[in-house]
Parts: sequence; C-alpha cells; structure tokens
Amino acid sequence: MRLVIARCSVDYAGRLSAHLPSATRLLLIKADGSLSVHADDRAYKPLNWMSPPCSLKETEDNLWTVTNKAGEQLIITIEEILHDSSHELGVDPGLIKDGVEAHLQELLADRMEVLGDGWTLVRREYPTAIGPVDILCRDSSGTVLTVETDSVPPRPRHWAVEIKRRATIDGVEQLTRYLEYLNRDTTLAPVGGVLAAQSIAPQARTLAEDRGIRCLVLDYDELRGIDKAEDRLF
Amino acid sequence: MRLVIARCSVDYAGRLSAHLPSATRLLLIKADGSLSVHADDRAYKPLNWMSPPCSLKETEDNLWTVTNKAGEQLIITIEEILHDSSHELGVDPGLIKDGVEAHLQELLADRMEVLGDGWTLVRREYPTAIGPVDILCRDSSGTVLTVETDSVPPRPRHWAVEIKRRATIDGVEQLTRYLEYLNRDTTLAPVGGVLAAQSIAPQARTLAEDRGIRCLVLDYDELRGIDKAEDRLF
DNA sequence: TATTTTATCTCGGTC
DNA sequence: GACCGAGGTAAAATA
Repeated sequence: MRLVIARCSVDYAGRLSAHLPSATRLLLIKADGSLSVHADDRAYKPLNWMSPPCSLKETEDNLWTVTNKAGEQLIITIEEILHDSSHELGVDPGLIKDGVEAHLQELLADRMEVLGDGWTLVRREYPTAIGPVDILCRDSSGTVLTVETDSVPPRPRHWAVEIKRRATIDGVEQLTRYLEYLNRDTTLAPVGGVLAAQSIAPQARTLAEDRGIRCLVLDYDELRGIDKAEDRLF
Repeated sequence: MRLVIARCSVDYAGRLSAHLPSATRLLLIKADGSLSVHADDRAYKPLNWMSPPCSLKETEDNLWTVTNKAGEQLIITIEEILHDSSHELGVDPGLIKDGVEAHLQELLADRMEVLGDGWTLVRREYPTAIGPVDILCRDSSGTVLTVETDSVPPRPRHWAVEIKRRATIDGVEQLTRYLEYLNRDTTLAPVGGVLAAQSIAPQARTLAEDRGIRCLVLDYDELRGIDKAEDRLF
C-alpha cells in the first residue's frame, strides 16, 4: 500500500466524465492495483477512484494515468508531493459478521444436521408466490430401509425453515403464510415448519408451538463449530 | 488527515456485530472525525468504518474507541504502530461531474415539453452496457385517443437524447452506439435519437440527419424560462 | 431537517 | 456470465 499526499487535479473519463480541481488530497494506491483519491471528509467514499484490475503509469512530467480494462481513465496531474510512503500489509483475514440473518442462514444451510440426523438441504431462498422461504429441506424419513409392506413407503418430509436474529410474532405469521402456500403444492406437502432464531420471544414460541411449528434456538458458536448431538431436535 | 499503519484488531458493535482479526491495516482518520479501516485491496470499500459525526478516544493502553451519536462503537486494539503521520489538506473544492452538460441535462429533464407536447421523462442517465444515456423519454403517440380499428394501437415511442454543449461527429457516433444497444431491447424498440446541444457542428448535423437522428439546438435561457411553442420539434 | 432517490454503487449468491 | 437483492448501504437531491 502506497500513501501519497499531493496537491493534484484529477480527471475521470469513463462511465461518466468528472473533474477534480487542484487541491491537496490523499492518493491511496493498494496492492491490488487500485487507486482512490480521498479528501479530508466523508469516511466512506473517495472523491474518485479506479477499481481493480487497473494499471498505474507514472510519466516523468508528473502525470499519472490509471487505466482499466474497459478503457476508463483516471488522469492525475501532480503539482506537488507532500508525502510518499509505502507499506507492506499482507493479506487481510477479512471481516467476520455476526448475527446477520443472511449469515445465520448460510451457516445453517451448511449444517443441516443441526436440525436432525440425515436432514438435507433442498435449497435456500426457496421461491413461493409470496416471497422466498429462507430454507427448504427434507428430513430422513424416506431413506430408512423398511420391510416391504402393502403400505405406502415413507418418503422424506419437507420442512420450511424461517430464520431470524430475534423471532417475534411477525416471524411466526410469515412462516405460517409460507406453509400455507407450500402445502398447496402436492409434490411437497405435507410441509412442516421450523422457526430458527438466536432468540425467540415467549409469545412467538407459544404461537408457533400452538400451530405445530417447531422452535430452534440457534447458537452462533455452535453453528460455527461442532454441533452437539444432544441439542438436536430429533 | 491522519494516516496510521498498524497491526490491530477491530470490533464493531452497532447495527450488527463484526470482528476483524489481527492484521496490519491502514487507519484513515479524517478531519471530519470519521475513521475508516482499509486493507490492501478493494479500492472503494473500507473493511470497517465510522461515519461522522463521531468521536475518537485513545486510551493509554492502545485501545481506540470510536463512538457515534447512535451509540454505535468501533473498538480498535492497537498492537503495533508502523507509521503515523498527519497532514493538513484543507477544504476540497469537490467533484465536478461534467458541469455544463449535467446542468443542461437537468434543465431539459425538467422541461420535456421542449421536445414535444406530452413527452415524458423515463429517466436520466439511463444505463446501458456501454454507458448511461443522458435522457430516455417517451413521446405521446400512445396516449392519443383513436377510433377503434383492427390495427395495433399506437404506443409511446421511446427516444434517447444525447446532450452536449457542442455536438460534434463524436457525439453522433456515441448516440448511434446507444441507439444500437437500446433497440436490441424489445421492450423499448423502436428507440429514436435526439441530439441536443447548445451548438451543433455542421458535419455533425449532416451525419445525424443522414442517420435519422433529430437535432435540437438548446437555448440555455429558454430552458430556464418559458419554452416557445414554435421552436418545438413537433 | 427529514425523506426519497441515486449510485462509476459494491458485494454476495443463484441460475 | 447473467441476473437479483441486500447493504451498518452512503451520499445526493428534494420536500
């Protein structure tokens, strides 16, 4: 990573045309080849930038040209360099986001066994007319070897899983609506419901259980680590 | 602006919880009190940040705490500082997005009737694979009441408008490329072209009219004031 | 100042 | 590679 503080003007010609009049700014050149131009305000957004992959060419007359594959160009006219330093940062281990619904869904989808032995994912974001169900999965009831009888052989039962950071009455109502739709599909029915959340409001639990919806408290550390058999629903 | 290169770990507790394991990163502290944490990739986006207004508190045991009004916190544990410098940047004059053209676009978008009675804006900066079209709009041909016939009723026709301060051959070529792309979209086609500029180079006009592109000279004062019906295209 | 719309959105996931 | 949706969206335009 190279940090340059310089008085410069910048012209961008790409998806739009833009110009930065002369001023002192930070030029942030990253190891991935990207460059961004920062003013002394707005934490998040650079004034201008070029995303990788792109190449920086410094010509002797203090003209920097950053070009990407699409031919977009960032032209930086350097008037005075006030600071210039380079630093070796190495690869970043990256951000770990906790407790986001999407993340819980991801983790749970990867660890279907938390729901029960032999449970398998059908798909995440299973589409219905009223929106996607977080997770649709199957239990193992159809895979059990049984003695041949005249009765209909058992088949895997489907389950719709609604995931929340904190489950409330609203979540139960939402899952109930999904179940109503899913159970109209004769290739899926009967479909059971599971309400999975890091915490479940007492009234939500009461309503869910009253409607035959199973409740599962998700332990974040457990989802990331090894599941404990004794905590399984079945 | 203060630039710190440090080995650190970061925890964010706010709208979500997030954690950055120990690594060497750039801490970018801006004059507006904001802080952002950058790795050596992803030009645009910091790994983590706190937007202004917020306050940074450095405690003696190498713990930085950034807090905003909503009580969200960024906690940075500094393990080793490799670089620390401060720079006076002053106020930035800010980005100019193609000043005049943008202003003309704004004015014209507000006064679609300059193009013709009943013309309506679809959107400015209409995106295409090869860049945004200045203005996409519809004429009034579909809204005219007609005697019932067996023929397909007329529907509004789309128009792509390219705006320039001074239109040259390049502008015609640009608009031609946009039209080619837009006409591949069956929900839009047929899309007509309008070249609108404060002045139009003779060769540009010749080429445009040869390609069936309409030319419109924009009068800046007229756009700001009352349009004159006799100047309309239709 | 509060709300709505935009973005060179970015980023991830699915088809 | 496309398409779609979420984001600690952020930032700009608007009421």
